[in-house]
This record gives sequence, structure tokens and C-alpha cells, in this order.
Amino acid sequence: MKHTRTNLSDADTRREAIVEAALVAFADAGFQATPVTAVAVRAGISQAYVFKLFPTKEELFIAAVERCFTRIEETLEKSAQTVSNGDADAILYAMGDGYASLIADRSILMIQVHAQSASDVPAIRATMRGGLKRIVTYVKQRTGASDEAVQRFIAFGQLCHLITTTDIDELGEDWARLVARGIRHVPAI
Amino acid sequence: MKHTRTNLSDADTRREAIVEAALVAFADAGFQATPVTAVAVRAGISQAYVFKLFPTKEELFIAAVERCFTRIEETLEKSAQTVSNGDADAILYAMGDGYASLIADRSILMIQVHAQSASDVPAIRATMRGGLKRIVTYVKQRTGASDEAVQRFIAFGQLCHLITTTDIDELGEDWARLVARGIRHVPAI
DNA sequence: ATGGTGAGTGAGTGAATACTCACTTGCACT
DNA sequence: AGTGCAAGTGAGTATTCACTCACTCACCAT
Repeated sequence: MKHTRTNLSDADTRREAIVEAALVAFADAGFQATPVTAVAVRAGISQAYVFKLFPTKEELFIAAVERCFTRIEETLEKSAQTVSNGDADAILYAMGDGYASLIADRSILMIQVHAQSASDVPAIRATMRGGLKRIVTYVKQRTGASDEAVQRFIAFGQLCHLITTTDIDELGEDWARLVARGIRHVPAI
Repeated sequence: MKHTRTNLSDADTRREAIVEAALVAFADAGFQATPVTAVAVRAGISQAYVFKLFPTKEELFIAAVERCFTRIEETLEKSAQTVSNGDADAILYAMGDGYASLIADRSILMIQVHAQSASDVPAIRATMRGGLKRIVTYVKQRTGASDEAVQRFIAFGQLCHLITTTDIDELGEDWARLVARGIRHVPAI
């Protein structure tokens, strides 16, 4: 409780590291296909200790998804702050750009896709719903944009996920260009 | 080859039944989480025989995804035929409605979500890309709509998937209504 | 010094499951 | 009658993986 550890990092620090490792590891192959061992290795820790801090794989995955949404919110806020005038569309546009940069490394994007796929697990579905709620209410309030604009923002974010998972952005064909046209400017969630 | 079986259904008929069973079974829990046994049981067949007709689980899954895209194309075409005048937007609208009805049973929708999640497997990613290509080029040619309209069609289809997987359409809260507003009229893919 | 406590792990266990194979059955043709 | 062949299966095997547990070690308060 009141010990101040020096040599050993305490449990909270470890939890942080594990969640971060989980985010990347689960993003790689998804909830079912990623063994907890992969997370442990990435965190430089024994698998047994991962289970001590996160009693089930499910809880570990959920923590990673939660972290993902937190990171999105932070990114959107930072993007919003770059806009000086309060124009709703300008802020939305900036947020879209910020999100596009955030998902450039794929982890943030893929873990959402995997969470959506694993949403038959009630707790995971609830986490997704909670994350979506956070983003939507935040974007609506912070930008003051119309309902239609916010909905469109989310929809094109989903399109962005599809484009990335199917790799069509580096494809050159006509139909692919049609789908990916201008996506850098609208993505979210 | 030239045998005409009566009592025993031949392999092709079985393949059909298995693909149909796979579509539903995989839609339930996804690629990784669905054992091939679940497909076999649903098809009323032994697991060993499923493996005889589909040498790997991956091939079985891909066959199911392919079937899903075929069904979507058929549905879109049927919807298009209900429109008498050739107005692009009217056809798109009808297609959206047709798709919305199609995914009412969730299987067609969920298997796409699961396939997207499993798209780190190259063959699955390729199948998704192929399906998307089919839909996009078909919709573009059949409706003659603008690139923007087609892109929007796909984007709102993806939004539709998000709404369904998170169950927010039966949620009543303000943010949820914002996201789900009018979705019955725009979904695709 | 010593006993208590939190950090951390090695070595399991049991269940699930992708895939195999030797086998049976029943039809078609001779 | 009997042979060949496609349809179909029961009973495995080998592996992977979520989760457990008995343990060690370093530090601290007394």
C-alpha cells in the first residue's frame, strides 16, 4: 500500500504495459486467434502474471478496446484544438484528418474491426457500444455539427476500415479509386 | 460421372448444403470461434465428410463468404428490377431497401464482419476484395449513379453493420438515434 | 534477523479442435 | 453374383491454449 518500490515496477505500471501490448497483439490477429502468450511476450512478462492482473482473456481484450477508444477521443480533441474559428464543418474536417493519421499504424483500426467481429460476446458488444457512444456524443457536442454530418462522419470512418482491411487503397483499379476517393478527409470511429 | 444417383444425394448437392450451413454457422461466431463440427451438425453430416469436400476450414469459410456476396448481388438485381424508370437515385434507393431486408436475418451481415476481421489471412482478404469489387462495379454500372453516390452507398452499408453489431438500433438514446437515423434507406455491402 | 507482503514465474492440466484414415454401405454396371 | 466406385463415417491423433498453482525472490517494518 504505502511501499514505494524502486527496483520492481508496481502492478499498475505493468497493467499499462500489458494493455499497450494487448492492443497491438490483438490488433494483429483478433480476439480468438491471439493467444495470451503473444501479449505476454510482447510485454516482456510471463503469461502467468498477465493472468494475475487480468483474470480472463476477455477482460484483457476489453481493456485494450477501451484504451483504443480513449486514444481516439484524445486524438479528436487534439485535432479540434488546431482549428481557431468555431466552424462546425472545419472542426469535423480536422478531426477526420486527425483520425486518418491515428489509424495509419493499423492497430487502432484493426482492434475495432476485431471487436466488432467478437461482439457476440456480450461484454465486448457493450464495450463497443460504450466506445461508440463516447465518440458520437463527444463529436456532436464539440463540433456542434448537424446530426446528418455526424452520422456521415461515422459512416465514412467505417468505410475507411473497409478500405484498409481489404487493402484496396493501394490497388489502382477504377472501382477501388471510386471507393477510396478522398477518404483521407472524412474518416472517424 | 454418368451415374444418376437416386437414394444418395451426390457430392454437389452436399456441397450446397454445407456452404449454406457454413454461412449460418460462421455468421454466428466467426471464423476462428466456429468449429467445423458446428457446420457439420447444422448440415446433418459427419465432420469427416465436410473435410472431404472442403479440405481446410479456410476454404470452407471462403466458400461461405463467396456465397454471401452472390446472394447480395442477386438481391440488388431483384431490387433494381422493381424500379420502372431508369433514375439512378431511385435504383440506388431501391437497392438500399433490398439490402436492408436481406440483412434482417443477420447472417449475411455478420459473415462480412467476420471476414473483415479475418482478413489477415491472405485468401480471405482476397475474397473480400473480390466481393467488394463485384458489388461496386455492379452497382455503378447498373445504376449509372455518380462515384460519390456509390461511395456513399457503400459507406452507409458499413454504418449499417456497425449499428447492427452494437445493437444500437433498439436503444432509444439520443446519440443512438442520431447514428441510426434513416439507415433503412441507404445500406449496402 | 525475521517474518510478512507484493511481484513474478515454471511447469503443468484439461479441454477443444483441425485434420486423418481405415473402414462400411449401397448403387450401377456387367 | 460380383466388382468397382462414390458416399459417408467412427474413432482417432497431435497440437494449441486458457487458466492454475506451488513456488521463489526482493524488499520492508519491526
